[in-house]
Amino acid sequence: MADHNRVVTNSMDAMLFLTDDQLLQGIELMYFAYKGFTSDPDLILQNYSYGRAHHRAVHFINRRKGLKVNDLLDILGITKQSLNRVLRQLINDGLVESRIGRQDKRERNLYLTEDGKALERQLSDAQRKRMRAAYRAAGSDAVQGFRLVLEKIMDVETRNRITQDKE
Amino acid sequence: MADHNRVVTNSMDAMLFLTDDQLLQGIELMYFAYKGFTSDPDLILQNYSYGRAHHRAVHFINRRKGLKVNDLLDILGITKQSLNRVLRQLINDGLVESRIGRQDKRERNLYLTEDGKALERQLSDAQRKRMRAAYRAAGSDAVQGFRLVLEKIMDVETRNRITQDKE
DNA sequence: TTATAAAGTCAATAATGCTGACATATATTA
DNA sequence: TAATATATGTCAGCATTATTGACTTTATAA
Repeated sequence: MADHNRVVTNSMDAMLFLTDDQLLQGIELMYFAYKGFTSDPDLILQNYSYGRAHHRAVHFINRRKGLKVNDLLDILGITKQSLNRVLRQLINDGLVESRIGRQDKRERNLYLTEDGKALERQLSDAQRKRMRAAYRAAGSDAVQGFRLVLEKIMDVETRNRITQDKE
Repeated sequence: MADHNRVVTNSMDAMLFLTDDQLLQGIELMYFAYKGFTSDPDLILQNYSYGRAHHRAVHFINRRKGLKVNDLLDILGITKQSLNRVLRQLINDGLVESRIGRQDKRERNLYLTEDGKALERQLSDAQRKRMRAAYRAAGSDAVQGFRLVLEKIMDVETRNRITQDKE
């Protein structure tokens, strides 16, 4: 790639003349894609009388094993009263285990039980299957663009929290 | 770009070896991006004691002027009882006008009033601003990929309905 | 004329969010 | 040690948005 190509590309990017209509199309795409994105887990959750809130809790407890209740609250951005209802169900149903913190005994570290892991796998298998199919159909360049735009759409604070965790 | 590079790229695409972890990262990106995506309109809607359901109705009535109630139900994928409550409020508040169909008088064609258009503009300005910033930051190639992947994530029926409408 | 279709409505229920008020256990600080 | 702050959990009440089921009104189609 020669330098003059870069210049042209960059100025195109800088301009990125987007009509309101094109932006609205992108907005609708987000709406419809998110709807599809959640539809497979939603069906599975019905069999357990659970909702999306349970899915989120299970997902993040799996992803960040042993995380504290407060960490989960920060991630989800909801009140502890909202989370508690969901978390209590998951604990009572034996899907989540809440262990007293080792250094600070006020804290609770959350883990999935075997049953919890099984549900998580069932949910994420369905969601991954859709994502994998979409990625394959779109190609790896598209996937890179997809991820980049999504990162830019997020709140900056969210992005910082997420990317910082990767380190 | 030489030809042998293309071949390598394409075979990479065909394989697209994605670990479960990479897919889960994409899933989280969708979750956090959608959260940011809805956050600006949500704030505005609070001032009107409206929710996301009102936003969606206003959005699609604006985008497909004169659409029938049944069309809107199909797009939103909710029951008429759910839509009716929201629609009734919007009509009573003078944001939406419901005109009797010209050929078929059972049908109602929906339009935004001036007040409705004003709210729509306020909401979509906020949302477009975020999208525009994200697009600019990511660049036009990324935007193309973003749109392509989102299309593939949608349900096929949804995608067909949306793309068919573009013709 | 009868059946179907589009729209609207009422009632009951559920999931998920909110605020406010409090309780308990533990840690930290004065 | 005593007072304060923190982490978690809980109760009660409320709002939004979704559901199902039953029913009505109006208009079109068979």
